[in-house]
Amino acid sequence: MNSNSKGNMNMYECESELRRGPWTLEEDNLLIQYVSSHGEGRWNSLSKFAGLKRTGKSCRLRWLNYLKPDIKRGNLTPHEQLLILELHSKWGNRWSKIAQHLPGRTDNEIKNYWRTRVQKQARQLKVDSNSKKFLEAIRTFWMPRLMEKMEQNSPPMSPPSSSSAVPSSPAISQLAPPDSLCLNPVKNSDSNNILLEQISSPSMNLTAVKNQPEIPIEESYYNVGFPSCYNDMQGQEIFLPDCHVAEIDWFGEDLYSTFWNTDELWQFRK
DNA sequence: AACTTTAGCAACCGCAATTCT
DNA sequence: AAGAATTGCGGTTGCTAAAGT
Repeated sequence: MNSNSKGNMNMYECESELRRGPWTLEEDNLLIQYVSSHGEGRWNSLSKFAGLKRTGKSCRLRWLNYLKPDIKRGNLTPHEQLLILELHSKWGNRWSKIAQHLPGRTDNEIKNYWRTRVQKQARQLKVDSNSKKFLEAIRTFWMPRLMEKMEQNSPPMSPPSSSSAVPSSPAISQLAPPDSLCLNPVKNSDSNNILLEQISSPSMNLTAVKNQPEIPIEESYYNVGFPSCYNDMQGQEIFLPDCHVAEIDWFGEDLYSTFWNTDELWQFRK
């Protein structure tokens, strides 16, 4: 469909000479220079005065999603994945709201993550990604595993020296399984090494609280409560499930193709 | 090796909300 | 107050590279 070679005008250009499609290095530089000297905002006039043949909308998007200095690159950490799963369960497709809790990540990136990674799992399970069944599968299999991996890779806690010290977190795998959610262990591979490479958040601040009484989440998108609690990257409390960790190879080579053993999840489709 | 399919992601679109004139 | 301009959001598209056949 690339029509760059077709005549003088390709599909990304129109009569008014507005450019569309991928940004060039020159365009990026123009935008960066202009924003650094004039600041963000007034995107339509910005594009005009910066000499960019782009719509203001396009400039804004390019800046916010790609050029802004504090944009994070690379894979989402388990902590970030966990936050996305949790916050999506509360707010649904409120991508920008979710992104506010993940500094450096854009709503577009989170949306893409959800569509390409999470919804894929739902498709494989043949369940609706917005269904309670799918949410329960996430809650039972995926989130506890992410929490466990976060714990395994978080730096050792120093002994509490003051009353404001963060409480040490229990091993999630030691938490008592809910009666209906205990699973048979599945062989674990050497996939932890892969995960270790993915964890890059030194600010990870997991403070899972064992035996915390169940606290309902206001405005819960699925109306499902998460009893345990930890802090997001801005210190805000987030509640998570207190449930058993199945020994599923969540982080193997096929991390992004199959998060769980479909056979074991069959129960969620019943 | 060539072709097809899939995954990931950047960018676009339409619409709604907000701000400006 | 009203219309225009701008900004923000969520859904969707299409390109590219990787994986599969």
